[in-house]
Amino acid sequence: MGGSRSTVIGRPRGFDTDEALERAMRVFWEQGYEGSSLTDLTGAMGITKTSMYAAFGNKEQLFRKVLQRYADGPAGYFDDALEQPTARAATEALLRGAVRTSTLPGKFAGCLTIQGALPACDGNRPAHDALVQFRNEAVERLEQRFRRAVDSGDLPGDAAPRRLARYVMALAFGIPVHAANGLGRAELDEIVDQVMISWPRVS
Amino acid sequence: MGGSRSTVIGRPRGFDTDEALERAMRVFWEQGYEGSSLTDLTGAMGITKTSMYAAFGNKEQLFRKVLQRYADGPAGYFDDALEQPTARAATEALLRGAVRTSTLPGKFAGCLTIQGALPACDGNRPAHDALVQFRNEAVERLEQRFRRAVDSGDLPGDAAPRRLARYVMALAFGIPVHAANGLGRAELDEIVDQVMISWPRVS
DNA sequence: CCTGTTCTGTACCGAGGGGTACGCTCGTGG
DNA sequence: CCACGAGCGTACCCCTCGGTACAGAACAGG
Repeated sequence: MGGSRSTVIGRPRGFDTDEALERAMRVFWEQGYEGSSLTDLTGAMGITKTSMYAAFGNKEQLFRKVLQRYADGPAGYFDDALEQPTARAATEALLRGAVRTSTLPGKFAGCLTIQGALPACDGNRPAHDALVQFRNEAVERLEQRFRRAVDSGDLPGDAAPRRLARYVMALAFGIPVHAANGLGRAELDEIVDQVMISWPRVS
Repeated sequence: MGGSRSTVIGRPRGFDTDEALERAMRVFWEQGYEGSSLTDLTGAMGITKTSMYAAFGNKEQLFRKVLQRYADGPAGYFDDALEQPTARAATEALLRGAVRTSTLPGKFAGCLTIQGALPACDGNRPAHDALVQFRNEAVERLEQRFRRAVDSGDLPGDAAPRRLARYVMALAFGIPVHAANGLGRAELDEIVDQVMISWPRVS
């Protein structure tokens, strides 16, 4: 089983799927799921609709693959942040990562997971649900990180990990909205400064 | 001048524009600008497309009127909050208002000004721009409220009103996203508790 | 060369989008 | 009671949507 056939049969693919996914990600990022038509997507990807369907399935599955790529790429700061030695450092890394990703050059203001499909209407229910799950998993992972911090004495014993995680994630959700409003990296970093000033101390 | 002609000529309107706007607001709220088709809207309003165009202009103008109604109604907590005696009370009232409006009964989770049209694509540029302006005005008004608080000694002299306003508004933007993720009123209020614990004190 | 297999390009599908033309209905004023 | 003027309903406009059928093009193996 699973013996990968090294010999490829049939006509070889005429484009790089990774590059195509990258371009699709940018379109979804800028315009959201509903706002991105297949014409927009395939135009940016440099392929035809037929090739896109053969390679990725359909628009919804393309979006899921883009979301996975987003998690591994632009949103990779999240995993890195959780590995910081202290809860405080994790929070700061998370928020500064959100700032950086929300203010990449080239009119990508905001965050794919926020503006991808916030409202739930008929056409985008799958994309919407996928993003809800994505965001909720992030909250939960941060909560577990804080729980460990409480156990290890890194956070005060009376700190509520779940509440704290939701608080931090509320900021992580709000920062991309500020970015969509036009705020730049320096201004958003000031918000993070403000957050860190009031971060709960151990003693 | 402007003696309003009390005598109305022509066939009278067969529906209540206020009621129709209210219903349109709910549709836009749930489904966003792009996700709300004219069929959805007029269906909920109980009128035909023709009546809607005659009464409100077109979809974009309808959205603007809905946005105005939203500001006067569900988002009215914002004006009330700014009139609170202290910056602290204003912040708490603002955030608790955001929580309440984001968790109204009947699957209206979230905030019209956030999920109405976050990404900017071809079709919804006007709605998107209107919401950007709406949100930025809110930030600015809160900043001015905080500036007054610093002048009057209500906030510490070293507090940065603009930074503080952006910080609070980041939370006000993030809370509706949490609501869209499924969090309830009690859970969101806990986030506000967390914010208020660390609010800067005068001395 | 031919066969098998996969990708590509064109041309097309039904459905639904926002928006409108036009005749009908309902009220007022003469 | 009749003309007027505005709201209403139907039926339709063109366009774009996501998705597909089908024939041709490019590779491997024989």
